Amino acid sequence: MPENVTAKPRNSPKRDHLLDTAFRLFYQDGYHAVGIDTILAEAKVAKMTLYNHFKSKDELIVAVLQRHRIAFTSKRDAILQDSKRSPLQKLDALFDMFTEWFNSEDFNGCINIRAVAEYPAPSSPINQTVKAAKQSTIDALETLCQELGANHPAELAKQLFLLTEGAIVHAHTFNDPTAALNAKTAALALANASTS
Amino acid sequence: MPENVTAKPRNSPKRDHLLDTAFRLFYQDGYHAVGIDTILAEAKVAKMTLYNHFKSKDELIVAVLQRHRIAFTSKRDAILQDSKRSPLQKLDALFDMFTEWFNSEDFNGCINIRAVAEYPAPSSPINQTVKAAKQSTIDALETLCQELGANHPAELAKQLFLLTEGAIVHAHTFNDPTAALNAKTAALALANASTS
DNA sequence: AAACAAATAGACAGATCTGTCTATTTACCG
DNA sequence: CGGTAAATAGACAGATCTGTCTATTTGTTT
Repeated sequence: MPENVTAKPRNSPKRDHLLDTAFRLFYQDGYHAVGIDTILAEAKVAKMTLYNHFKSKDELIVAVLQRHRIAFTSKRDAILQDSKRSPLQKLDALFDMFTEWFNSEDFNGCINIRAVAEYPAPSSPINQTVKAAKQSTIDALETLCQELGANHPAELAKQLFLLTEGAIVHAHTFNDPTAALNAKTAALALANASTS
Repeated sequence: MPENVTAKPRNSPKRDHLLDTAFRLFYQDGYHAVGIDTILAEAKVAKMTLYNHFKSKDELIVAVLQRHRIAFTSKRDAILQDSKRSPLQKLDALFDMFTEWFNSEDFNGCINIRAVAEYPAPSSPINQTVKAAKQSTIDALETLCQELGANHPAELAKQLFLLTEGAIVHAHTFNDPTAALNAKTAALALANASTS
């Protein structure tokens, strides 16, 4: 018996290219604002190719978010799991990463936050994908707060998360990259108060 | 010469009802996701009535946001301009207001943040309306921080704003009203550290 | 070369979108 | 009552949306 006869390849150049293009357009203009046809025209790919790889637009969006999560987690963990850095240095470097991001030319807020804004129904697979990604960041922050020796690591982690989420939203709204610096200052103060 | 022959009434029951209905639907499902026809059907109003009061859907959205800003500002200032409260009590009450909001049945995030998510272009009137509303909150926070006697009121105000924005986004993403409490704890710690 | 899978162009359906227009009815007001 | 403005229903245009289908071409592998 032949294996995987009907299975669609999880890795394929066309699929990757579609995800790249879809990410760029969704991130630039939003999910509802960008139609399938626009993505296909920009990627120079036939419609049936897209629908062979993804069952629907919603599934494409989920795949875009999952792909972005992998890339972001990788950058984040390169900082948080760097044994050459002290916990405090990790915290510092983390917010520097945000500064760099906010200053990047195509920064346009958080693709996950914006996905929740457009798909607020908790039952939506898109919404659920976002929640999983965000929870992963909260968990990583809690680990860091434990390394910091915080009195209440989970509570401090959540506070730090509120600061990062707020910084992203503020930087996006006002095109103000310095929000990362403000958040860092606040984060260090909270961390300091929490390890006394 | 008769006055205001062609001018449209700024206050009218139909207009108000349209704004109420539009707000509810936009807030529930998002701006692109809700069509004009849906609003009209829900409000039981004819299409030409809407287009007599608003030139376009975008203008309707702007009017919805402006209307919401008035209501929110009113609630906010009832706390911040209450002479019976100390500055610290005002800060406390402010975050309690968020707790109450997050716990309300139809809480679905911030209509302004979600507007930026869907209309990220800075040139968009919708985007500009959001920025004006958010700036108003930052200014109000700065006044409060001055009352608190903060060493750097503007900086503390921005940090508090990051906390509130983050709390709103977090509460929305995870349907977790306790984000307001976490934000309050952090805010009090920052305010305390900033007034030493 | 033969066989098979992947990708293509393009038509198509059916729904939905914003915005316009007309003709009629309602409601208020002097 | 008469006049005027507001609101109505509903058709309509023109564009756009997601998703399906077919017939053809491309590309790779044996």
